[in-house]
Amino acid sequence: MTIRIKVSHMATVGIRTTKQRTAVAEALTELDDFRSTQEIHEYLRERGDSVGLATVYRTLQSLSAAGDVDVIVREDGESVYRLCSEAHHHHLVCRKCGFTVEVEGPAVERWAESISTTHGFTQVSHTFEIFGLCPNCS
Amino acid sequence: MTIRIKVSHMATVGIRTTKQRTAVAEALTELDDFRSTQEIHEYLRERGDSVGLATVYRTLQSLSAAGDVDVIVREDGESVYRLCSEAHHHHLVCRKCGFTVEVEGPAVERWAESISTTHGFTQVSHTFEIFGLCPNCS
DNA sequence: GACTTAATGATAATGATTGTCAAATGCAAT
DNA sequence: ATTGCATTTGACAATCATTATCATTAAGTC
Repeated sequence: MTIRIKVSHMATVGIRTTKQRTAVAEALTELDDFRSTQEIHEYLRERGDSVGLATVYRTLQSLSAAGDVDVIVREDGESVYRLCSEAHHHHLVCRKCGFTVEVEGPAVERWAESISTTHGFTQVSHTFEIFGLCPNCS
Repeated sequence: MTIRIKVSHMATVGIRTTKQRTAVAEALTELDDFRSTQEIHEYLRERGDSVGLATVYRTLQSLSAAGDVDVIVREDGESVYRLCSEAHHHHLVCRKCGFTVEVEGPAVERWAESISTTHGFTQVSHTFEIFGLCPNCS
């Protein structure tokens, strides 16, 4: 028997719904590809729902902590965010335009899991992303 | 028939051997785990072979471009370097102390390759790293 | 040794991210 | 609705890694 706790809902305790957070969430639904915090901030500004940069940072962080958005650390060290579907998965991301293909690899998950436990590691997380140039940008 | 070109040797054309580059290379052989540029710079300073920070950055970059060192972009966006063995592989890295286990996953490589070509991506590179706490740091 | 050119290093500049804190606001209870 | 209060916001400063600049130094070649 397994007990499951929805962490994203736990995190919601004491968390308020503000127009800024709503705006960030909306931006994420409207933007399809992975975007940086600054891009999302700029997008909101152009859209008329200007939100402070620090707030966008904070909101994206809490959303990712809650598991509601995916984060990828690009090769240059910058973090980019995207709304995620429920399942765990990885990405094929265009270095130039950000176009993203979602990919799944259950075998990779299992492999990462077994490797970690074999070596006695705890609190593990793994990253597996493929970067390249999409057909349009090639 | 396949033609192989050692890129690392091509890159060596017009490249000079300086005491700074030698020092960085030595530091890498002495340090076993993944280290940041700043850590390597500090290590050299304490060791007596002080090398300018900018030079350490440049040297690590060119070494990684030549494929002589491995780079991992940590979850916080900072790049860490380590001398690499010849084969392509991935890592299980301790978030706290940097202890690293080298792992190989030919299946993962092939999978990344096929996914990329299926979607028409070019100039692909992939990252697959596992972060966690090693037995000692747990 | 002289020359040419790449490399170095001190420092400034950049750029993303985080910290600060007074002012604004969501929300629950009245 | 209004009050009370803790959370959130936002403008700005601060931090931190990385990159650019550029005058000076030093490899490697003749």
